[in-house]
Amino acid sequence: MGADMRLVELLEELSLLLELSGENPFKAQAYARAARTLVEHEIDVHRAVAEGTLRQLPGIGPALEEAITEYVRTGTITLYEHLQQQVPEGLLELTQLPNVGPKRARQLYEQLGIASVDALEQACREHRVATVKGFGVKTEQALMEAVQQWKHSRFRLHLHTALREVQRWRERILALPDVTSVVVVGTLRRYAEIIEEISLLVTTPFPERLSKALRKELPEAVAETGTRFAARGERGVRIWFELAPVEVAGWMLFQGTGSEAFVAAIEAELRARGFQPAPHGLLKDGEVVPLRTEEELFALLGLPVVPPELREGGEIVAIARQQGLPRLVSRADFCGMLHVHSTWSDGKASIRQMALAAKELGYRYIAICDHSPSAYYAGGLSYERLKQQHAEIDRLNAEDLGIYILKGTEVDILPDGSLDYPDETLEQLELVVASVHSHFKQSRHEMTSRLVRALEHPAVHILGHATGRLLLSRPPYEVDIEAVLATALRLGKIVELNAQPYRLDVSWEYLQRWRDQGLHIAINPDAHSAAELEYTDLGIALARKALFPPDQVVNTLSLEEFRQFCRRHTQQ
DNA sequence: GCCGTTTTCGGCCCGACTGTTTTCAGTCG
Repeated sequence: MGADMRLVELLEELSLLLELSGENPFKAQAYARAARTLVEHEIDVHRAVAEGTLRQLPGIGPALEEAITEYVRTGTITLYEHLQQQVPEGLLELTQLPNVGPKRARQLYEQLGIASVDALEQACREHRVATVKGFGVKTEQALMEAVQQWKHSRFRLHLHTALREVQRWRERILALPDVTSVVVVGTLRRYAEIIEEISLLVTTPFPERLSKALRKELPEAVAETGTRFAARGERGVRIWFELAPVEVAGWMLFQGTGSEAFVAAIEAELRARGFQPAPHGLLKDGEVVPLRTEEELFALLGLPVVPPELREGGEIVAIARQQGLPRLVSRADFCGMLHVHSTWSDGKASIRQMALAAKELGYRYIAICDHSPSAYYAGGLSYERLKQQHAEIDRLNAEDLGIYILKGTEVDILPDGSLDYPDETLEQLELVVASVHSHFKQSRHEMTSRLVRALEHPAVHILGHATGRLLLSRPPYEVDIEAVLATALRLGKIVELNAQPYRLDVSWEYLQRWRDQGLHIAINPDAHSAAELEYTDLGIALARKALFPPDQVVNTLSLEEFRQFCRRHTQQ
């Protein structure tokens, strides 16, 4: 069992509240660090309290032990309750804005009485923010932009958060009587990168009865119709529930999944065959056609079932009709887990733990790619530490863990496009992923030349998260990504589809344009913990959206093939 | 608040960047 997430969230918020109330920042950090420790060590706090083992954990001393013990006994922490009374609620919201930390939030509150993002927006409009000491006109403008960005991303979720949210609601709804199934539909079923609302299709033999039960279970939900309800979930995201009789569940699933263009294309084919599509059922001669599954619907048209992630547009219907669905990369093709971190730099798990976790997931080899020296904040490895790491990898491989560990690096691309290790060091590595982690504000021309130069380095195999975007928080840096992808293709270099749900970089739309040209990609979790290895699956879904076949995804290569591929593509 | 072959007090991942200053504070990765 993992850590108690409510406690973890409580400790994190407590840390922020301490900073906001002007406490010693190191004291505040101690609470945040304790929260991380509980997660990383997957601590069952109830057991740890019972056994009195909390103090053995790094960063947990007498005060944290007492706070956690109190939480286990009472469900809360007095200090937290106390601070919550003292610190205005909106200050936490303010710290979510980029460039607003606890200090500035406090200043804005004390000087201007600002205690919410809305109040900050108003103050910016009235140019009151620029009058505060330490703030100026530029800061005011930047804050105004940050407010707009925040309002835009409010109520939106990253893919993994949305999937977790679905899990929670599914369990809750499945516990009700008369529920046959709860299936996610909408953009989430299609694996959109950002989820604006979650839609769940609830099938039942008795829609009216379930409607009543649902109303009772979710009193806060708003009923749009007798069979359609809206509630609010994680971070205020809207959750739709649609009740459907089992006889037409397949039709409703198809309708709910979309996209509009895809539904229209299928409906056009149905009309041509004498069917009349309607929102709540497919009709033929005025009678509802029973369609319990999507398979039955596609079979009506003599089409293969189009996987949900491919349904962004209508063109796929014509493709499926004329030449069948292309063979797409899938989880079953995967052998290699590339680009993962370990405790040698900023990862949370040891090399052994990461390797064994990857083996459990069915992988045959794993490339440990920790950071290089310039990424000091991430504990980047000096040459000496890199050598030590290699010795450990040799020892682990000698143990024969049932998965082969490759010696890799995620080397920083420095501002001028050179790499953060000397050539002799890079030559000793089996896999070189090169990524940008600093100096994001270069001009488009500088950034493009920087990435091109990195790709031209003979030791580089993979270009990591090439646009630098962080979904919902940071736009990509200025770069001519098309020129970069063209260079990768020309040199036979691999472009990463970074599967971190915050990144999903390079985006599938860009990759799709270069797929036909023969671009090779690597789908990498960039995992910092064993749990994050599973992000790979999100990346696979997005590669499928871009219609990548297995042979253009290097993770599908066997170990020997992968090594050959790397050798071939770095010999100039 | 935590920690300790720098050890019971005084540090705490360090440097870049930005916008504000006129020598630095706050934030970020």
